[in-house]
Amino acid sequence: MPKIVNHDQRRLELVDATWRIIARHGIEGATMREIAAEAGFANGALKPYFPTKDELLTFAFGHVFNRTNQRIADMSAGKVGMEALRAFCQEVLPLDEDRINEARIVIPFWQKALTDPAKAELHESSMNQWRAAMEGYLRQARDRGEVTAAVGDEDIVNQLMSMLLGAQIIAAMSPGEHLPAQLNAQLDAYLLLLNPADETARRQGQTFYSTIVENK
Amino acid sequence: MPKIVNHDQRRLELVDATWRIIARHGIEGATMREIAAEAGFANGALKPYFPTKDELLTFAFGHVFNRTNQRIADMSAGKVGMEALRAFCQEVLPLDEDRINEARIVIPFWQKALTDPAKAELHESSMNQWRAAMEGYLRQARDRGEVTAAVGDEDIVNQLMSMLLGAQIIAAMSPGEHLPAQLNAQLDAYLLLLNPADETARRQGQTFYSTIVENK
DNA sequence: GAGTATTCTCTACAATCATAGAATAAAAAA
DNA sequence: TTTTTTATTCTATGATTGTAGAGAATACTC
Repeated sequence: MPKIVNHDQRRLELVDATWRIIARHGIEGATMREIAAEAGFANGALKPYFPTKDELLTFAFGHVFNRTNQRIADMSAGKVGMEALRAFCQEVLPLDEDRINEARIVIPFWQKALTDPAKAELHESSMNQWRAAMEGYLRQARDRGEVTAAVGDEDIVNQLMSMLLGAQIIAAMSPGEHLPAQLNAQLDAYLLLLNPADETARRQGQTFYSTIVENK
Repeated sequence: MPKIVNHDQRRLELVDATWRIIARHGIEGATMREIAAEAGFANGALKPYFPTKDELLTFAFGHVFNRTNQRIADMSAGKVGMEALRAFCQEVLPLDEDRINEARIVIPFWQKALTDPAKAELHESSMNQWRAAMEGYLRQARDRGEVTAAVGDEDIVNQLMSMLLGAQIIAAMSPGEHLPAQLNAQLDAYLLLLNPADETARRQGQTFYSTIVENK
């Protein structure tokens, strides 16, 4: 018997190479030849693992989504309420180089999904997953009195969704200008808005933060 | 002398055709042939007006941006403070079919800008324009006591920017599911968060809205 | 109505791409 | 070593693209 290759693992290697190429040269630079070269192979070597380019891309996008979702689930597991909500958002925000690269992948993905129902559905299902998670944490935060804002939970979840997606664009378009610290401050500021009582207390000078804000 | 064509006007016609093609078939379907056909011409007719495809696309994107910015400026002109801020955001949000189509254009634009410095700069300058406008209105709103939240203006502007961009994605990806009414509610809810005193008053049953929110 | 400057059509070309498949290489078993 | 099976390379093909430019069509002037 000859050289044996673990097909599943090889597929992941190819997906990884695809990921790197898109992050580096954009989706337009992600040709089969480039991807093969990045993975260390010649032109036609991809076919046994992905018969068409579309299958490769779909699989690659799906894998990035799964990985992200898994990482998010891990990070917010064991936490509840506001703490879990914050951890969730921090894991989605492009706060380090890896996640800025993910933002550089998801934008081409969105563009493809605009005219590709299969990819649109992948996005839809992932976003619904996020929505459900955030809604759950938000309800916990309400029960614990960590959120008192007189605004519907649905609106809050939608605001968070929009902000998380918008942050991908902002970070991908001008990295270095909108730094992790700024995105984090933005998130903290928003979560602060969800507890007006707490916030009012701060404004009355009862806490450390208020002095920072007021003196700004 | 022969048939005389207004070149500037013709360019705008071609840009409009480009706009329609991208909205309908995505950026991948926007070939020179398709665009020419959409405008009612044959393959080579575009060259006298746009020597290369890149020039056409750059001009088209720039024009959509200018038009949007002009529309925004018109809509918020004559208004101040919170009212101006709300008008501004409502004009950016994809609340009707035209603006949902604009969202279907801006996503391919972002994707292109990821690897095209000229387009990235166009985006940067437009976003800075938006930022400055919102910051001005926000300051007015502070002065008028319409915004009392103990959160830095910069964070608020960033939150709004993220939300406005994120809403483009959400609306473009699943139109019909996230309706104008929902986006409007989302915006109103956010602006409400910026005035905790006002909000607290509502929560104490002093206004009509509170009963809606509380009974939800 | 002839002439002419402009506009547009049409065909052609070179480049690039995904894909196909024959040929080759590699490695384990006999 | 030889055989056999799998993996990979390499070349080819057809389709699509942006771009170029010759020629036809057009509409205005004289």
